[in-house]
Amino acid sequence: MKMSQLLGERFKERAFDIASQNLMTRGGYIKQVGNGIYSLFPPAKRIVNKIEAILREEMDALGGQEVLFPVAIPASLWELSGRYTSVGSELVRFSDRSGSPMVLGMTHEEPAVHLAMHVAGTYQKYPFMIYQIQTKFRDEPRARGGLIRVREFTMKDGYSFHTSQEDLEAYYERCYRAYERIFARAGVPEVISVQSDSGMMGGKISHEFMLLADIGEDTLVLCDACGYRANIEAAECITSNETDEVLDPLTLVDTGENKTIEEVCGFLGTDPAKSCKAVVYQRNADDSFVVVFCRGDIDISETKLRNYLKAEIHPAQELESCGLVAGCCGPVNLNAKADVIYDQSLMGATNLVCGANKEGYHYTGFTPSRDVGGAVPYVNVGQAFSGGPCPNCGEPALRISHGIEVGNIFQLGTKYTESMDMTFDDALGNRVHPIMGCYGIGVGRLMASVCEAKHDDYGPIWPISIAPWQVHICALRVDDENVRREADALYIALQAQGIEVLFDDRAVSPGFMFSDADLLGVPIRLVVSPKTLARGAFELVTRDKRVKEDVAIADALSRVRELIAELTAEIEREVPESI
RNA sequence: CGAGGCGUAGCGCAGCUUGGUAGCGCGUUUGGUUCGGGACCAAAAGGCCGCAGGUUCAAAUCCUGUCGCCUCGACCA
Repeated sequence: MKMSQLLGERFKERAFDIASQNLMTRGGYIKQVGNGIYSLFPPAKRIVNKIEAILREEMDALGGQEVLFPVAIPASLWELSGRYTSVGSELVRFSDRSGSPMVLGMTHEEPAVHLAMHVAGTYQKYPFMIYQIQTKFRDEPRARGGLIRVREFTMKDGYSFHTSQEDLEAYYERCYRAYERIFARAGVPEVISVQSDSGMMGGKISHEFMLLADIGEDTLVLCDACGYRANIEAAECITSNETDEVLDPLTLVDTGENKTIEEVCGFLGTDPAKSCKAVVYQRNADDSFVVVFCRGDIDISETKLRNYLKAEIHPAQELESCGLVAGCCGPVNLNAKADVIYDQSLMGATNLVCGANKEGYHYTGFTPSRDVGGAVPYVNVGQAFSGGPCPNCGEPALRISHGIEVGNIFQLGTKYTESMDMTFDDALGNRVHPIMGCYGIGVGRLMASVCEAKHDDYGPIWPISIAPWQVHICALRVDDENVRREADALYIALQAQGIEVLFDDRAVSPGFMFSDADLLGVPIRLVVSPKTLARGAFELVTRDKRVKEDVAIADALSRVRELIAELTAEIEREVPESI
């Protein structure tokens, strides 16, 4: 490819805070078409192609069979699984010309089951995995960060079908390893897996693959003591309370204008951990209220609460209509039209401060086991916290971090095969539902994540395995006859070796040319100029600045091949064996 | 969905308060001089001032509506 022909412009102006969005916009990789909707310029499309090639190789190595599901899907298919109504407005619903309801595919469990259900009626076909690389549309409430979070995106999604849970688990392990291989091959071996909440995908065991990054939208808890890693949505919140010897009597105190836990505890000189706070939610479906009581220093995990209630919820907009007193909600003398939930963080706690359900008043000396009528049904809806105990090893060593979710794997179970009634005959002639797993990777998000992880102030530093080109020739002074001749010859010779070359043949100043080269992030750069030719050489530099040397013109081809092999081997060394 | 902000040349922006010839920088085109980290000179092209109404002799500017985009929050497979 010659730069003089390459479509796309590079800009100097810095436009965005997120590195990948900034560099990929400035570098002429992506162009926004609408909110969360992007077109890709050739450099980005080339990277995507290489990522997809890795995905295909790894999926095929798992015995996967590539298929293609539709983007526009009759709603009836989603009605079968029950998700037509259970999924919110992220699912785009529309009607075709005849008025039939349709959806845009946001994930493809339904078409996968639909495809397989009548061609896998015998156990002898199992296990099998089908996958596709295709467009998804999710009408996110808020797209952001360039390709990090978009509404339309390309995803590799695979679906495996098994005759037993054991078989699924064995295959899941192989997929897990394949995912580690994929991220390592894409140049980001630092991607880690974390235990995750299955959300509305259904199923039990699931992992998310995360690139740790401050801009990541997922919050993770990591244990430095035992290596436990989980999405905070899935991490159990461990708390313990020391029971005081002497139980104070429940005492009404005037707390004036103090409302928040900080204010009330500050006013009374109490540790927030010795208080009981109320968090109020409403169910989306009917606006009915749910009051959660928890220890004052603990946050509520909306995800856990949602899972417990099996209902979509949102923070309460107002409290009056259910009879709660804002700022003074408490479990004692509570007279409200709301469901009440006690978080585990209150178990065993004594002598707490809590709201008195009376404007301007709180209680001290609240002890749940004594003051709440009947046995308190504790549930675990608290959020793990920095420095808190690890759910795995118990060490108080939890660390909070952020990550970009670049992939996930789920053990789905029979949620979809049951609801859509997919069955097979087992060896005994029994008709049973196959057990499913599903496996996703966002292609564009992975590209942006690599950029996020591998860049400097001047542009991306693409790993050679996914770089848009392997070699970038910068011909300074193409008006110079010798430069022109040698650069042309080099371009042709490299291509003849099957090497992917970008040739900057433009008559622009050196600074301009190098800046563009930095933004394109090609791993190996060859500079051809009157100066290098006077030395009978080209200058060879790597984008990561580790190599900067002269190569004799005659040696250029072999040296470039050698360097490509070295850079490739470096990546391969990080790739674990498949299982 | 809640709060705030912005739509003016390909990109980045000024002008709007106080209505009166549409501007600046970058980029583009042409010619010339330059040439190892975003060069310089000269000339030129390029805009229904998001869209629709309204007020006015006159609207980029004031009013109403609408659409789009951005940021924060809510939400998230």
